[in-house]
Amino acid sequence: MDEVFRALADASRRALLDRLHARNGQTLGELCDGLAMTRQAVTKHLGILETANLVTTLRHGREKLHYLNPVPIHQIGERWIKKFERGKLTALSELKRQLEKRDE
Amino acid sequence: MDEVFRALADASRRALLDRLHARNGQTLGELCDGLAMTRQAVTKHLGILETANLVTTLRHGREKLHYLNPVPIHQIGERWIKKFERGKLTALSELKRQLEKRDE
DNA sequence: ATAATAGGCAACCAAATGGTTGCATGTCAA
DNA sequence: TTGACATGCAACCATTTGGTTGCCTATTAT
Repeated sequence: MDEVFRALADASRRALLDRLHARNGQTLGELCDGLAMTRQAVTKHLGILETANLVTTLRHGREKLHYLNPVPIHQIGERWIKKFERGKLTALSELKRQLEKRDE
Repeated sequence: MDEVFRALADASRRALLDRLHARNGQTLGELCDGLAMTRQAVTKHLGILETANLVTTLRHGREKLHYLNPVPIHQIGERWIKKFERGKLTALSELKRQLEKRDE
């Protein structure tokens, strides 16, 4: 879980996930196109996404195909974000009331 | 949005959010209790959470009260995670089919 | 066979990160 | 008013991070 959060912390990596979301199964070369980064930098980012299990790869001849794995993202939503949903409505409006309570 | 992802990347900071979720409105001192970290380290983490708008603070005399703001977390769920929900089911099972398609 | 293509590996670098220590300031209580 | 308590500020440090360059390997096409 920590590795997923870590992997998502970088905007370039989130952009790579976006690209794969738009078109799944792209090669390294395709994923590099138009990015202001060397191929090796992209390789590293994809490696981080891979160890976080957000991307799965498959060698196909000399090409490496990259596939988005949405499961960890979904899990963050289920196991983590939903925890904080409750109390969302009461949050900031309730804040002042709690403060005033403290003054008594 | 980037600042939120960045802030959530660190486990200590997520733990601080958990603590505030369990009991809102804690002071810096309270949030330090039991952590294997100096007060100053915690201060920095809270600062990062604050600039990401995940925590709101209020001075109350010599104390600084910390309140969880769940809104950015909710937004990540809405604006980001939901994008990747679609295609979740077709993901890995679909993967091989796409591959075989490529071979033709 | 050989050249072009797709990707891998490793060393290196600057900047950001997570943490520390030491000292200063503001506020409350005796 | 003086000491204790809660927090702030700044310098410093080691490690991680995001990126580079240079070279090597494997596969495909001519």
